[in-house]
Amino acid sequence: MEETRRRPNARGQGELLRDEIVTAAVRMLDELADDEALSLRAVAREVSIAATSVYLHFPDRDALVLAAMQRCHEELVRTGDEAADAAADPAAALRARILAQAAWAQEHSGLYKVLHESKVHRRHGMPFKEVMVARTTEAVRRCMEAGLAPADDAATVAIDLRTAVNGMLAQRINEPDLPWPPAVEQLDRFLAKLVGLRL
Amino acid sequence: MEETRRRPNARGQGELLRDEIVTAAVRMLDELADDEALSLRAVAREVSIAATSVYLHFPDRDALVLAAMQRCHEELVRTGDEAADAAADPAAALRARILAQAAWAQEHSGLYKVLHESKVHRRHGMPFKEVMVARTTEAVRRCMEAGLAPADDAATVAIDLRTAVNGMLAQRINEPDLPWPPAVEQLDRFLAKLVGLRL
DNA sequence: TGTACATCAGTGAACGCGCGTTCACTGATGTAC
DNA sequence: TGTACATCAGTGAACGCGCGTTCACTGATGTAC
Repeated sequence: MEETRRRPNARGQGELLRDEIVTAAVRMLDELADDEALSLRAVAREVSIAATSVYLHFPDRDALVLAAMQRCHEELVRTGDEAADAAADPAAALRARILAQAAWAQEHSGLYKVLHESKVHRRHGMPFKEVMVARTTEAVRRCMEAGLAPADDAATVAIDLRTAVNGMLAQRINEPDLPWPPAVEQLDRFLAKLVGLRL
Repeated sequence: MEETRRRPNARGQGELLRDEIVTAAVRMLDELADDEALSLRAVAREVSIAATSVYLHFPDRDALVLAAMQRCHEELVRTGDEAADAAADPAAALRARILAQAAWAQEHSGLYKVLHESKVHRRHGMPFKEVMVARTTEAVRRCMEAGLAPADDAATVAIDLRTAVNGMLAQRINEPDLPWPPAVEQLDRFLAKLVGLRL
């Protein structure tokens, strides 16, 4: 442990540290898989700054956690969007979106857990999460409009689909030792049975 | 706060305290909705004993948490069994079992969360949980055998159903402020679409 | 060109807290002789 | 019947730890005159 004093960022570049802090928090949350377990002091150690320096950018621990979650969420949405954009038709786009999100969740299981299960929700809302719901609903609606899925209430179908998909991801993350069936096949069954996609 | 010394249980009745401790732990876990947040000292305070007295019955904090989870799980299974036993046919039994478990989860949301999402899993297995899986699979199989659901692999169908149901309960518990559709209707859609029950 | 000063980025010591666990102990009750 | 002793149920003080947050501070860099 080198106890050297950090060389301050150049004037006007103070925000660089904010980014480093959020990046470290995201990495640690992925490992911890629990927002309550993330300590401000541990993040500061990771970035090699004094614990008090975190307060230069965040009013308290919760604000730091929220900033980390928000960054994750944006990445998760972007991952889904990119996959959907590359697909040929609405059904392929919906499937690609779901598969991409599932892959992200399995890759960053700790973050997925924090994003969906953490109790920061109880203290502050996480309004940015509604984007995900809207995207899925829109994707389902497009399938119906293109005649690729039986006409139905898109919002309800989307909720059922998201519910099942979340359940699947959560179970696999929370009880990784159980003998789960192949993920893609299970997702395809949900798409077929819940949305009515012909795969 | 009366600081009176507890009158010891009669000789041979030391196990009574164990029961009190587990009961308090269960109650507190339901409120906390997080096993990591349960402190041995807080449980001791709740029971009005010295923190050290917990060690008369449990080797460490984790053992206490596990004992609490086990008791919950038994209650959850029993709730499902009783509901299923009162039903007229296998389809009604499966539906009654699912509805009863969902009701229990909504009534004891903190415990449900701990049971499914806690990280005690990571440290110790919770073998007693396999009972739930077996019960659901058996219930699905009976529906198929009675011709009340299309013949299929009962284990796979049961996993899909449990996945969706868990997802539904988890979402509602974790994000109670979102506008969820009526629970029973959503469960019935899962039973109809995933199992093939005619309701 | 020199210098006083404001500003910015970051530090270090200290606070009070609750935690899990350990240790040696207490005090009532039953039992062997 | 009396008494020494073992056993059982539970206690209290102490340990070292990491935590979030507060406070007054440092030291380099740019800027006004």
